[in-house]
Amino acid sequence: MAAVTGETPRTRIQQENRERILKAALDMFSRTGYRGTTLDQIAAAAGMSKPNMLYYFRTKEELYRSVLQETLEDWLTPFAKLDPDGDPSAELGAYISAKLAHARINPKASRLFANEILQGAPLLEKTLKGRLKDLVEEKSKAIRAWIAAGKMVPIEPLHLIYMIWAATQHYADFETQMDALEGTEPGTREKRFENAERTLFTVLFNGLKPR
Amino acid sequence: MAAVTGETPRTRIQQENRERILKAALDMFSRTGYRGTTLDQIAAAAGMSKPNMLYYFRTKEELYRSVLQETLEDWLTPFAKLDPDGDPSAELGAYISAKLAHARINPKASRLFANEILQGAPLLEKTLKGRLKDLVEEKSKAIRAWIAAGKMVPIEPLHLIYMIWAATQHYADFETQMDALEGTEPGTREKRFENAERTLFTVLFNGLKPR
DNA sequence: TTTAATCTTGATCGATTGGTCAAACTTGTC
DNA sequence: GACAAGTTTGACCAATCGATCAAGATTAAA
Repeated sequence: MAAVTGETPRTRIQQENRERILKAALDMFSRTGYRGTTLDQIAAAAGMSKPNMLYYFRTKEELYRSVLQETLEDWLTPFAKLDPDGDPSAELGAYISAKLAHARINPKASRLFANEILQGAPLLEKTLKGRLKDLVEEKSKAIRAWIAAGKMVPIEPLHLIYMIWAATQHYADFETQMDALEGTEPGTREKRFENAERTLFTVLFNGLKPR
Repeated sequence: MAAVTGETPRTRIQQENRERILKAALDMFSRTGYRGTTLDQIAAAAGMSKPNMLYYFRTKEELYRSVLQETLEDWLTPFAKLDPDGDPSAELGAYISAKLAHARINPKASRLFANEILQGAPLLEKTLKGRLKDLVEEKSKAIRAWIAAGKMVPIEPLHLIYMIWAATQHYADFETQMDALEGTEPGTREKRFENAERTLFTVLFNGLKPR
């Protein structure tokens, strides 16, 4: 099994099949979570047999961890890019846009993350209390500096961050509800994200701007 | 079985045990969803045997539907109360407060709802496209009237509604993440909700108020 | 073309899961 | 207290689930 997990380069088939499996796993785990998803379901979605899939990922948990690790990196990257030396409108605007783009392009990653949190985040505790906490403290400090410079109304930075996370992720996580309310005709989702960005920019920028 | 499902009044034991089971089911289903939760887990949490529990709720699905029905009523009630003839600040303020109170008092109900939506809302489709959609259209009309009367900046009503749902429910649904970031010392959660309300009021009211 | 390495999968396994059932126990009513 | 109604549960069941294994098929390298 060294070729599968060690330093040896992966074969063509391994690369292809791992990608297929990871994608299928994301599709499935994002809907019904770890316990509620079966290996047979993922294998079927990946277009292979269950033992074949287990040739590449030895256990269900190993597969889940791999998928979750990828989605976590996607989640953390835009947040890390928030520049404390920049202008609040520009920085927050860029972050909101990046989060909405993520919600649009990869809603299942967002839903996987939400699912893991709902389940008590057993596999994320270390990251939440480590990297994420550090990032949150760093960005909170930046927000405080913006407030002190009179560029923003006085508010709790942590809760502004929560507000942005909530407002943007909601478009991925509650997509089913939104589809039910708005219908699923062609163009509806695109229009939804245009309206989302416009609304969030209007309310948040107007709301944060001193009077 | 007539005594359990018909018009006959429920016995003392039936009332007590049903409540116990429903509470245990909410605790469990809100974390791992329908498929990921086992009847044994719920029965253990309710302090009884699985067959005993199945004496009161014939199947897993019947139990799940009962819990979900209760949580849905809790979800819809505050929204229905939004008065179109009232003042935007007062009405939205009351709604936000009610939603935050719900997130604080009954986070598991919120999480059950989120879980059901993540799973594609198989049991909620009728309500989402019916009652909720009707309510959303009614409240959107009210918001449009507020905008026309110059009481609010021009924005898409639907997306303001999403924003409020997202910002408030997040405190229940992502509680695990917040606990990880903020710690769980006594008083932390109470303080969190005070800050939540203050921040949401500041940003949303300031944001919606014309300049 | 040969051979070694890699990949695929039907059959199988032990454990788990949603249920069923009948006997024993408990509660309610007269 | 007697008896009917209601409640509880150990034992059991078929199906499902995460996994294992060995044999056959395919791919890669020489």
